[in-house]
Amino acid sequence: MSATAPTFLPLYRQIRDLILRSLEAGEWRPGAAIPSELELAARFRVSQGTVRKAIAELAGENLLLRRQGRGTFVATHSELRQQFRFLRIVPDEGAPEPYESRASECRRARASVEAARLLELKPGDGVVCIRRVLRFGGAPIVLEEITLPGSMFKGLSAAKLGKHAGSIYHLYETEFGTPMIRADEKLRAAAADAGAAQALGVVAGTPLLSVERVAFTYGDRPVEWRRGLYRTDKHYYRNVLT
Amino acid sequence: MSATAPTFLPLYRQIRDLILRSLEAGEWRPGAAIPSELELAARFRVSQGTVRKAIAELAGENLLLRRQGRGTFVATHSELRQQFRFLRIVPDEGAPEPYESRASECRRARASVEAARLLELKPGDGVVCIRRVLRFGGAPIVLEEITLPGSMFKGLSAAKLGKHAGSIYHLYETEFGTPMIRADEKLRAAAADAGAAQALGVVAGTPLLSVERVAFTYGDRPVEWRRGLYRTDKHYYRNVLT
DNA sequence: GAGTGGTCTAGACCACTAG
DNA sequence: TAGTGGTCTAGACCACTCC
Repeated sequence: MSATAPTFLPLYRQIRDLILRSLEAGEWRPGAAIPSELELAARFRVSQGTVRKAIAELAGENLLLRRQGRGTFVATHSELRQQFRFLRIVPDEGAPEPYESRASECRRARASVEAARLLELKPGDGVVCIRRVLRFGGAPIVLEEITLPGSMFKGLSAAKLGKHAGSIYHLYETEFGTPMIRADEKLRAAAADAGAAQALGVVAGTPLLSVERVAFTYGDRPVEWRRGLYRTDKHYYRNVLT
Repeated sequence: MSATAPTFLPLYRQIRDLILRSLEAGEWRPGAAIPSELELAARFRVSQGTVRKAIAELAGENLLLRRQGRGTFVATHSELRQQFRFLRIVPDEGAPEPYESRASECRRARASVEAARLLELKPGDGVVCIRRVLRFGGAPIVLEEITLPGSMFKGLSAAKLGKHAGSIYHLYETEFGTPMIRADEKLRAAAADAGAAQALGVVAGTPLLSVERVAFTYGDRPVEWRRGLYRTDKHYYRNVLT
């Protein structure tokens, strides 16, 4: 009952993989333009149409961004429009608001068995643990604990987190060369414990939305494990099913 | 600050819209094959490539399903693979399991102000209200209240719900000619009230995942409003961010 | 005006399915 | 073997951005 191996790999998919390899290798940085379609066609000795189809796939996976008349760009978390790509919380009333992040903790630790399993590390490997609160309109709405492989995030500190503007994924990609491209989330309801209640300004036992996430970089390599607790009395988690 | 009108509508998009209109009109039923690309190209007097691009868009929106060597088919909720397209609950351990639906109630009522707003009806218009429980492995996991426009679901009854095999969306499309193609969900955490606690076998106050959904048919017309309460002690709501 | 991505066509050939 | 969708090419032209 093994999965059938692909008996045929179209040319455009091979080109796609070559471009992907260049992205992984950092040949073009996030936000930068990649060569034009005609240049890539010449480089790979294929027609422009084949390159177009390869790029279209990568754009569909949000790894590239096409802009007519300007070029094709490596996806980045630096733009405001990307701010809420991975953060699906929305206020009941009004438009999505900018948030403010306050990291209360950023320490080195040893990977738990669970962290090791999810991040494909060995138990005991070094990790970075971040604890932070996201505030919307001044109010604490999200409490998060983030776990990262220590080896990939060597210089990460509370100071660096505080100094950095924009989303933490922007920090990952600019300071540590690790763009996040996909994430799996598990959502549950949970009662606030004493710590969460205090951080979010609710009474203990209040139902909170628990969002557990593993985020991946190129090659489906897991890089970040986080657990968020969301207040959902004035906000909700938006999802679109298609 | 109005949205800029599309100054240019590509041919393939016009063809897309024509095919969409045929789908809306029911020219081809869910599950049935649409004409081949060459036939459509002849009908619309465009090249096969243009039809291909139109179909590719509709397939990307999950309105059509392409199968090499066989043809292109109208999307349907009748297939098992589609069972969990709109139901994102997954057990902590093991593979997704089939579920059993028990409707405890199916009655006619007048639309509340909120139901009218969400379903684009007038307050007081006739609606159908369904209350049901979904069981996984015999255990009640999801409690749902579903509201539908009465005018579109004239013969719907508890008996019909009970007789029908498969998902309720399959019922909508086969018995009432209304395929569901998209849904917006709002997720929150909520404490179980007495009724929910009894239905799901938990103590009152237990945190439950609240899933409020509006589902749409062709033309972004809202057709279904539902609120689900999910037990998440042994299951979770799965989401993929890309 | 030069350069980019976007559209459209026509045709050849390939891979897959079914009878 | 016939018919379907899938791939690949080459070329012409369009729409958009920037200088």
